Amino acid sequence: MAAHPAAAPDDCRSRLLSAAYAAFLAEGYRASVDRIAARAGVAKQTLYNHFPSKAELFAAAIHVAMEEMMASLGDAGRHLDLRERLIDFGVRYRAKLLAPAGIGCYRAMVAEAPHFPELAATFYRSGPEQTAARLAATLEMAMQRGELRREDPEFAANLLLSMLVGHELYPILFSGKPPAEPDSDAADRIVDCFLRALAPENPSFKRKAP
Amino acid sequence: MAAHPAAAPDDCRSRLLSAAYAAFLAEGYRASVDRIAARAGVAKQTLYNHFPSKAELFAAAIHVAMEEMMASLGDAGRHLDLRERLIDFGVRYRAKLLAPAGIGCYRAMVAEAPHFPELAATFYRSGPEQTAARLAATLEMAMQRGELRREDPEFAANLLLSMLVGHELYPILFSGKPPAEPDSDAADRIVDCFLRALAPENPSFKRKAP
DNA sequence: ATGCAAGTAGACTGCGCAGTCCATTCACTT
DNA sequence: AAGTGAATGGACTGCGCAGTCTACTTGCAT
Repeated sequence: MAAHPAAAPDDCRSRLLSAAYAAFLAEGYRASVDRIAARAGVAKQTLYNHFPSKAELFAAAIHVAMEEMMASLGDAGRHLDLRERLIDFGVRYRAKLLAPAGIGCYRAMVAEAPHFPELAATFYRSGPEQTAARLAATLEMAMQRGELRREDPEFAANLLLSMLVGHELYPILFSGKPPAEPDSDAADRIVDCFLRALAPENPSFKRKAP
Repeated sequence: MAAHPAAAPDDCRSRLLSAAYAAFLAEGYRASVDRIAARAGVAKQTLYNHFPSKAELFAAAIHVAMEEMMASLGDAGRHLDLRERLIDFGVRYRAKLLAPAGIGCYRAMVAEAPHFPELAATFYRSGPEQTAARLAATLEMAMQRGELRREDPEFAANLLLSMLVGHELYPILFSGKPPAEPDSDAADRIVDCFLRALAPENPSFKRKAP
């Protein structure tokens, strides 16, 4: 009967993507294609003109989320102190992972990883693994400069990432609390703990006195 | 027609529970009641004689998993050194959480928390929250004895728990690797890092020399 | 013996949902 | 003016699954 004026030439796909993004992060893979199409203001058939199946739509939405997560995680300016660089990174890392989008993405991926093995592997490689690798490189350089004790850089990077976002996840995941924390000093405290844990063994190189 | 000799008087329920436990931890809430009943060697109607709905069966199975997880996490003997107690705890904590059952339980709960809010809250309170509270009490006592620096005990407990099981979860969750690590020394290294991070500020109380 | 509690097989209902089909309508090109 | 490509709504198929119903069987207690 009445066909809307063909809504838009090509942003149709982007509307679908953002609707799928929102729906999958909020409801997980349960989100139905009918609801996603409706949310995008688009007919179901149009959805299937752009994506061959629900699984591919899901993968596309997760890729969007991945890019969004990794976007602002590059290393900060070189002119900063190690401590300041780690804090800067820590604040951004926590902001990304603890925000609703990060939580939703994590929840969806944890739930569906067994059913989408290659998507999960991609997610892992371009997310946590890459982040850890970059951080490990930064830490290794600091070790070579004598600012940190000699230690396996991978181990150290995993340790810091764990400290930054670990046990705190549980109340958010399991008792629907939004983060609700201004949180500006958590990264500070954590990074200071990390630096003490990896302080050089030889106390002759003292860090700058307060 | 032929009815099995009424299999067993009451272990019927326990067979259902363990089948549900296995199925839900392996497949999540997707696991169908038909398959669970079949796996238990029991008719579907029998399942519904014991559990009013799939949701309640799921809750019962998760409670079993919870009890199993918390069973062996009590504090170790008082005669141990702080470091030894933390390592002992760390080894058990890691063993529980990183084992397939722990991963399955975590995956199922993360995925279904939004659909079972009160079950998720119970899980949180009797799992992560209780663990953190006990550990915080232990750490607070150590702080009062001067073995650790004065610090918010909750923060310190969360920190140690995060360090023990944090970033390591990702490869297991997202790239179907079984833990595969003998792992006996990971807890040692982590606890040593933690103790350095929270070493007393006043260096007059030295820890026992090696 | 009789009756009750509990189990069994299997058919059946109803629902939600992925994916398809179709007749129609619009926008844009030539 | 005609044609092509894309979008539309809505009906339709098929599947898997939660939960119910029925008719039957068994063990135990009295």
